[in-house]
Amino acid sequence: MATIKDVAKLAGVALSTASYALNGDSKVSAKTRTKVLEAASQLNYRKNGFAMDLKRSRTKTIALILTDLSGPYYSELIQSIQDVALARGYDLIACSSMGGRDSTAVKFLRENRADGAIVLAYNISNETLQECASERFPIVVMDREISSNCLINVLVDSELGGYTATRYLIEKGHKTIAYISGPTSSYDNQRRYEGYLRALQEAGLEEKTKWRLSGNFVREGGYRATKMMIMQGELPSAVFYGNDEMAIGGLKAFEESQISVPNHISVIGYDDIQLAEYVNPALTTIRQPKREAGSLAGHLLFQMLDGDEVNPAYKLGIELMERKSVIAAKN
Amino acid sequence: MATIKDVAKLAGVALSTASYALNGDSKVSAKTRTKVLEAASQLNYRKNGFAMDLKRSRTKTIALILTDLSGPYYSELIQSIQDVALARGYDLIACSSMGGRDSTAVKFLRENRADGAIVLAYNISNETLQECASERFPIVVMDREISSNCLINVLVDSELGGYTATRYLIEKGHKTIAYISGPTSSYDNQRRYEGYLRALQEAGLEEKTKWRLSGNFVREGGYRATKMMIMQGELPSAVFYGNDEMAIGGLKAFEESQISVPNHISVIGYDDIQLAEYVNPALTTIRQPKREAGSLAGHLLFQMLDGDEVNPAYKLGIELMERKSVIAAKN
DNA sequence: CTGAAAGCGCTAACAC
DNA sequence: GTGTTAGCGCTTTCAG
Repeated sequence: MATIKDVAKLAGVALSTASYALNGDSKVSAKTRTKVLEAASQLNYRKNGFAMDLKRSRTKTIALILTDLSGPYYSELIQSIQDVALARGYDLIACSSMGGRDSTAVKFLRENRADGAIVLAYNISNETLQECASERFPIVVMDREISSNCLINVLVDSELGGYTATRYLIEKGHKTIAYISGPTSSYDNQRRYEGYLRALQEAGLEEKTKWRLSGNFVREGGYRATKMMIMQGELPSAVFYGNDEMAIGGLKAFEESQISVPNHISVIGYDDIQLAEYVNPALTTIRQPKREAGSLAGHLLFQMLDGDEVNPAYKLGIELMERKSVIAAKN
Repeated sequence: MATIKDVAKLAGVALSTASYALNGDSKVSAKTRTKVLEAASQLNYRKNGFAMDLKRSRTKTIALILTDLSGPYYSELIQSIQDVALARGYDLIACSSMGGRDSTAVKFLRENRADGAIVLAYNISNETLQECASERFPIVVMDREISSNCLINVLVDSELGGYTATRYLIEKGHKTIAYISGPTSSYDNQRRYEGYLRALQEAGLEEKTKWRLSGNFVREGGYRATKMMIMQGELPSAVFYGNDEMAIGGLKAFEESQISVPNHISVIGYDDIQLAEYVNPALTTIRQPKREAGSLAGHLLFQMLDGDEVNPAYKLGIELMERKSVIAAKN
């Protein structure tokens, strides 16, 4: 591998001159510059980015840490973060937290490979996060409530979302409402469930444990949970799925059992993913302001990077998307 | 920022001892190790990953370069690449090629920030790719036909796909078939179009330029192109959209104009994205083997990294997904 | 403008 | 086991 030293030698100039020429510094003559550039291309020289970062000791990169690189649901959010980063001349790189202890994510968090991070990965522990956040490495966390020095939260009010969804069902006259849950380790799931409980309680309704099933936030899980509910015999009049994916799985299960949504049973989801308005019936759901959340997270990270004071936590609202999967209960 | 030097000093040991202790080398005594670890945590020491990479001169990382980090359509593909990387103990990091000349992607390509790359980003030029590929940095390209030393292709046979889609329409009796095109700079779009042309020609049908519109591979573009086609007055009996996104936009346009798909006009898409089976009518489309392609790309990259000989190009087949958006032409 | 030289933080011989 | 030391490849003073 050719180094800048080789380039300098071949071009017959000093090391520093080569460096200047390669970086387009104005103080090197055009002639010298060409000579250097030529030497470089002749040697197939490639700059070593790490050496540069090491020297400059800042990376102009922010890391976006996701549970799973392939999760398609955060597209708007990523987009908006990316816009902010780009506008500030920073790179955004995404890494997965799969692989636990020695995942790429943890490497980025622990080893100063970026100037800051935005985290949306429930499998990264609070401790790791708190340990890694510092003035030199601010972190914005979007999937839990936790704060610490240089560690702030941007989240969507999931409790309110859960409450709103359930409340809506209740207002439509539903009295028996199931909750299909995500992983209990998920902060969002937990809060949605709390909101559900609050709405129930407020209306003097009781939660029936047989109507709290777990679907792990995935479509297949929603499908299976729903199947199970159907097999139990008695059906609630409405079901609140912890996210749209599970709701879509549920819709399929109902269809297979010839239970019509919304005529026999009402269904509400959570997230408002793209698919939601296309499924049949179009899914009534709670919309999260993903764009706003992403944008806010990006801006806040840069503010911290600039050394500005920022509030430790931000909470965004939600919106009910009324579509076709819920109708008034027939009492 | 505390360095390993500070840690060593505080622990009262030599630099190297600290390094060994921190890296869990067996030749350091348990007592010394604890001492070092304590010092480290006391100083809130964070290893500098770049310095390490610089020293070790390999990153155990492969870069996945995408046009747009937020594109939701490659989820299966990313997943399968990630599986392969993880199994080999490598990190996978995704970076966007947005931002052109000095995008993160180009930095990764040019600056040895990873051991190899998988590229799926039509806005990265062939030259850049050819220039960057080398024994020390193999590249697998998935969205164009280009080969070079240590640069191989994995692609899906788009020409065949375009042909198959069009041929299917023709067999259903359609004689006037529009093509809604993606960006002309896209290799895939180009090949799909060629396949379309070949099928037409084979059947002795002619392409009408007024029925070749551009939708830029995005939903909104498909919508607009379709609107335009409708305004032109005369409608073809079927339309082949260069991808599903555009087809979905088209479906919306037809619906707004009360043109029923498939009764008035047949529609076929390309990609078989998740949404495809949920839209109304369910979209007939060409399915790409994304999982297989991703997995293959990953394996090939590692083979190159291992110094094995590999073929310069691989082409995968496609599959027609018959759903509800195409019916036989009423002649 | 150019060149010599001092590190950035870390690892890994090598000697003790 | 532990300590000394020589760089990895680059940028950037500082003197010419």
